[in-house]
Amino acid sequence: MRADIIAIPRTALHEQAAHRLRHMLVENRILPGAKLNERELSDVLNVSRTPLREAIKMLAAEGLVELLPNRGAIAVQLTEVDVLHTFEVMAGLEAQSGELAAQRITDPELAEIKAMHHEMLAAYIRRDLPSYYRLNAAIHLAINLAAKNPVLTLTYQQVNARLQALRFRSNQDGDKWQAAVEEHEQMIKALIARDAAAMRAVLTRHLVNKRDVVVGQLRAAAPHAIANTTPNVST
Amino acid sequence: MRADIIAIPRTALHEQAAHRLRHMLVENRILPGAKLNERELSDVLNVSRTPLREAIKMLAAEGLVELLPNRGAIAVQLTEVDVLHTFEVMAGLEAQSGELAAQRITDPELAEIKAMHHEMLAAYIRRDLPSYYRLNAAIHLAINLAAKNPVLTLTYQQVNARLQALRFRSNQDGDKWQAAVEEHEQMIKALIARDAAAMRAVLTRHLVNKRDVVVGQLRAAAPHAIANTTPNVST
DNA sequence: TTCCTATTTTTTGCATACAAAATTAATCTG
DNA sequence: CAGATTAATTTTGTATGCAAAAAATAGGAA
Repeated sequence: MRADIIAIPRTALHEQAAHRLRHMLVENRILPGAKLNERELSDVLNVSRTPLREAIKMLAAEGLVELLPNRGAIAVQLTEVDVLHTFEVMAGLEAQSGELAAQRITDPELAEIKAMHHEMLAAYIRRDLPSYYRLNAAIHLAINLAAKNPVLTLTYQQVNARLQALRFRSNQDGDKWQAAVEEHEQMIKALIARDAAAMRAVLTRHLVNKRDVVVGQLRAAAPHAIANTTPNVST
Repeated sequence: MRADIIAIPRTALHEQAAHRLRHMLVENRILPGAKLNERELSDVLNVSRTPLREAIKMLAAEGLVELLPNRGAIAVQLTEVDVLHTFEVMAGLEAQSGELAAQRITDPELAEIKAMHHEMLAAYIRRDLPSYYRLNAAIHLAINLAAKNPVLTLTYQQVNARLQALRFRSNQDGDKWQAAVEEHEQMIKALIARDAAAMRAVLTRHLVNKRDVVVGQLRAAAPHAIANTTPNVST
């Protein structure tokens, strides 16, 4: 007999499918607007259509896919207006995270954020964009976690997930990038000072700039595709 | 031949099921912690288990039910700590709604909110709690809508839905109730003045008080049942 | 050709069937 | 009788089958 602590209850197929699908969407392995063919996906994920459909319904509730009646699901394709609205909400959530983090962060948590900040600076100097993005996201998540509110974390992650898909890996504008790094410096200072108001202020500013960068890149990528929210009405 | 504008494409069964289930949960027709028996529910809702399960998965993603591996789903039962965390997030969302509403509200929108406010005052004077609750919720939603951000509205509604189930219909404390009404008065004034900072301030205060009322009633209802987040471990 | 219509094919949505797990009932043992 | 063990029952999780809707294709008229 061996340790019968927990018998590795292999996760349910719908959970697996949801997890992998989420990853595919966030990592752009499924492009925005692309149709989610059930037979095809159930083939790729090695599950039958039943748990796959359950997974798709979950992702729809999370806002990662859109359900079209009798026509299945497509990966969400945010319009510029959608992106602006989403960033506005993210700004509010980040500002609150920062505010609460300033009040609740522990010294070890702060130390870890400082360490990640320096790693991020290194990536910035090397113009190592993937590392920069990764560390940047990790720092923002760490601040959110320091707020010690699981509901805030969940809400943050759900809203953020919708933006992940349009994170461009392309080269960022020099000035804007430098501004972002400077804002991060200010965040660290505000955290050290436990200055909640300063955290709210800098994160609000930071998100506005982030929004401008993303919208700018969106416009550069698809200059004339502005409004495609209107559902197509057949005769 | 008749008008073939749109042939009333009767909503899909999983949509219907989700809608009705959501209603049952929010209106406490299914009590917190209660098990969702699939066969039973599919009988009540007149759908087979397949669309019902899809609906349950959606509600799980919305945070209204909790999925227990191999044991189905239960209606979420928020602990006191959960409630505190949820109210903290709601406070942030309401504050942002108010802030944006002050900047974006139109005169007709404001007029409608004033009208509802007076209706609410009437309900308050009559101690008509159901009407008061209904109008109160309508006013908060109207403020949110005046912010003109669909993502904020969706996020707000999803987080709020989890709190709906524990809205007590019982008599509210007199002083706290009066304070809430006074805060509503201040909200109206701030909206008229288009004072975003004042809106943020009053809504933040308002949500703290609302939280205290709800937590107070929670404690009165279940004085000793504080922590029930720990899953029951059988021998 | 281009546009429209009819037919085929594919795909979605739902119900059912079956296996595995959990729950309940029954039986046995001390 | 209590407690544990085993058997029966229920319930969940998944796969499959079938009908309806949508998409694709083919055919025909202008």
